[in-house]
Amino acid sequence: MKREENKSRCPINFTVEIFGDIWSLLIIRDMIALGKKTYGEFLDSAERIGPSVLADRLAHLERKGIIAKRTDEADKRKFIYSLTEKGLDVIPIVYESAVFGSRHSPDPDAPDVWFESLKHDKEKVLKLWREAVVSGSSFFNGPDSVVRKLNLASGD
Amino acid sequence: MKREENKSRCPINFTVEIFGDIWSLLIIRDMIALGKKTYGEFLDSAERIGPSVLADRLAHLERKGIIAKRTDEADKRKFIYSLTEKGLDVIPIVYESAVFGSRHSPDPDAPDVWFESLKHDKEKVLKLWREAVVSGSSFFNGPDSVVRKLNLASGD
DNA sequence: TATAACACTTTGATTATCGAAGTGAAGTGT
DNA sequence: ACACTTCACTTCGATAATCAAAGTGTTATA
Repeated sequence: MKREENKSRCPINFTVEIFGDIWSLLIIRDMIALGKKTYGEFLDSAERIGPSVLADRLAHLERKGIIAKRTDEADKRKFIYSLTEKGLDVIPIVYESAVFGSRHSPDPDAPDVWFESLKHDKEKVLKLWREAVVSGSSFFNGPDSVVRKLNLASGD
Repeated sequence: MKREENKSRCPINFTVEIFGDIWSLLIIRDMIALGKKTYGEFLDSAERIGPSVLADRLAHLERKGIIAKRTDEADKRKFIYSLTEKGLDVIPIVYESAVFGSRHSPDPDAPDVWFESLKHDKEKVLKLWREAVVSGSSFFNGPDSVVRKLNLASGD
């Protein structure tokens, strides 16, 4: 696991000590953009996270109060991971990271509707995104997806 | 140095592959919040980055086009690091990281004026912040600091 | 009741991080 | 002009994180 030592009490350092690694933000992305909830779903991420690192990061995010873990009552082998209130406040960081990547990546790959959403008001999109996640949807998927609320396209 | 392999073309992954470590964002923070410009100034950060890691991260950020390096003509031993246009676009990510840390750190330590600035309109603060950095100032310091423009306090 | 699915652990090799000490070029004081 | 300091790094060796592959135990499914 990573060193997490409270090197300073700077607010930015506080955030970096939680999310300053390759994987933590990508897991949150899969939750809030795609609606992923289980270990197996996170495992087949686009970036191919390994099982030990995934287990480590999920435990890390849980200990930091970003996500919560509960057993899936319909299938006791599974656990459902969800964002806490604190975790919901990570959405703006992910959003701005996506904006930066969309602007500066030489060949960004994302659904068209994501780029469409960039034309809408930022605060409005962020509000819809949070509401989507709170109600069990995500940016792209689910009945309350951002994509649906912006009337951009399908969203399953 | 870190592995940088283009694991996917996701815009968020693009950003994470640049800033997904403990130190890169803290260096940018020191530039845009405090106006630091040289290796020696970065070395005495609050979080005590080591010399080899600092050298590695500066080279990394330069290669990624986030910062530019030029020799200090007034003192040829020194180099001046500054943000590129691309680097300026990192400001919103740092801002949102600071917002998250300010809200969720149990005991955040920052100048009062930072917390004051949170009461102002986000887009306005971001605009002032970028202008401050472009003109050689930073959030807290310099004649064009955000602190000055918001009439919050001194700012040297 | 056998088999498969799921959520991890374990392992051992590779790679990154760390602090301490060292290097060479450029500036400063006398 | 010569010693001394400052500056921006490098080098080094120890510690810690990362990785892919294989294994474990529990719960579902045929």
